Amino acid sequence: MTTDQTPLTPIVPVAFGQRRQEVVARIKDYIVANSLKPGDPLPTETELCEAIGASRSSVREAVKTLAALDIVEVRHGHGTFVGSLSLAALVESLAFRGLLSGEDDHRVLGQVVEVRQTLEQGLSSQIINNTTRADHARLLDLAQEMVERADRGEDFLEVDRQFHLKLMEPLGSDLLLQLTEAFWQVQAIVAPTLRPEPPAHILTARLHVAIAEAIAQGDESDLRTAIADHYAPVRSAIAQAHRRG
Amino acid sequence: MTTDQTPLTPIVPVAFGQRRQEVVARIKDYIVANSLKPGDPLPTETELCEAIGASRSSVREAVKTLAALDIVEVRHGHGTFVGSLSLAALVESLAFRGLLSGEDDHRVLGQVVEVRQTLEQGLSSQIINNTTRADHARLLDLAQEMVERADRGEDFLEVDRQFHLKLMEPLGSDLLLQLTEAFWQVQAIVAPTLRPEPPAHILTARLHVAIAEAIAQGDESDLRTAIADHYAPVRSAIAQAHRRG
DNA sequence: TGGGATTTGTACGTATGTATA
DNA sequence: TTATACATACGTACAAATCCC
Repeated sequence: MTTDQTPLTPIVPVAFGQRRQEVVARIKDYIVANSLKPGDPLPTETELCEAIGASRSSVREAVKTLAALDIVEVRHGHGTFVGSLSLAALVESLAFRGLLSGEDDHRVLGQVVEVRQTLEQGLSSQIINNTTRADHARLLDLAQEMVERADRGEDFLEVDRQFHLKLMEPLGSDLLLQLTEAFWQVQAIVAPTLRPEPPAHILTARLHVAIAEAIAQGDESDLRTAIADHYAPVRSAIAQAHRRG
Repeated sequence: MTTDQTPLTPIVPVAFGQRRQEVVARIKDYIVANSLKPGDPLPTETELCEAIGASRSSVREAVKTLAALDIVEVRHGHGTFVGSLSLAALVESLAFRGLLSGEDDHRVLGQVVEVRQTLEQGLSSQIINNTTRADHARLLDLAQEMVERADRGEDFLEVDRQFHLKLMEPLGSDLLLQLTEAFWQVQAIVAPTLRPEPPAHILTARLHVAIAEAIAQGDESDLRTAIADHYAPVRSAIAQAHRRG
């Protein structure tokens, strides 16, 4: 027998001006009811129209809404699939706010930095208790690569990203990993409006080494301090920009 | 003279299969370039079509994408406006994930609780240092109202929400407030799948009083403990459900 | 290699519900 | 109440991408 499948629910009688929202709900229900996982195929647009009882325009607009939340993913000429359920929407949302606040006002950026620091400091003891020697070595490697690249005048964005993800990885929380990724991306998008000078880059790179060493030595107090120091350059750049503006 | 206004950029020559994304970018650019604020009106759909040079379908789908991120807000029969830039998308995204993970697996819920606790504990000292006597009184009032309602067998969801928002309010960070609101909502949506017993509710309510008292007395250590205790009932309910599943 | 079938992307026309003056 | 402006919804036609035989 084929796998039992919960069908899509037709709309039938719904007030005007709510078709799209209803279609959104139907598609979400369909995914939940059938316990679909990221990558699983959804019915084609035509099938969705027939099953739900809405026009293709309504279905397409609903699908676009879900796509913005990464609940579904649409591939041109191929089909519609369950999305990867990332926090891409959070990145979009916060990054736009950061850019909208403008050149002079870096409030959003400052608040993002504050949250990042709070999370990393707050999880210090758990990071120390859940990292292995291999983790320590990897973190030190990444930190040293950042220093080398900074000294050569190269950027080390991607290495920095990997470092902060690696920091959270041992905690085994998808949510923490994705929040880290999201906030990191927001900062990466918005921070360039600060136009920080290279010396700050070099200092920031070196301060990652202190973080890695504190973890390796299992010193929680040192780790919290190192994390705070590491965010200091960005903080001061924000404060400086605020004085200029 | 009227206010100078940066116009919408036409698309002109763009690869097929990217119209909608281009329109999304144009609208975002338009908002940023004109420094529009939440509630400010955007051009009508017709005007957007003409100015950008895309069909109504493309424009509508693009607007729906932006609406999902709360970057724009559409009012039927009235017009399109800049959205309130909330984290509604984060709530949608996480809540869906929580519901999708199913009755048996409350991983997402557990991770949300972990993040909430980490943030509140990590901000303990700042909460203590930034609250006034009026804040202390208000927090105690809310906590006591929760106890009363719990004793009467009523739910105290809304009071709980206000309590946790009030906790973050003195820190003056929009982002922290909205993250608090978002995570709270996710928990409020997903937690009912746990079907916790009333005794846990009463205990949870009482533990809010301990939080409020610790803040009033300025004891950071007590506050961190009280926060951890306050999340203990949910944690154990999650663990219990995990054993059952 | 190619070509046809499937599926999504774009465009346009029309009718209708909704909000405001 | 009427008039106007606006978003909502449906249907059709065709373009473009992907897949498979």
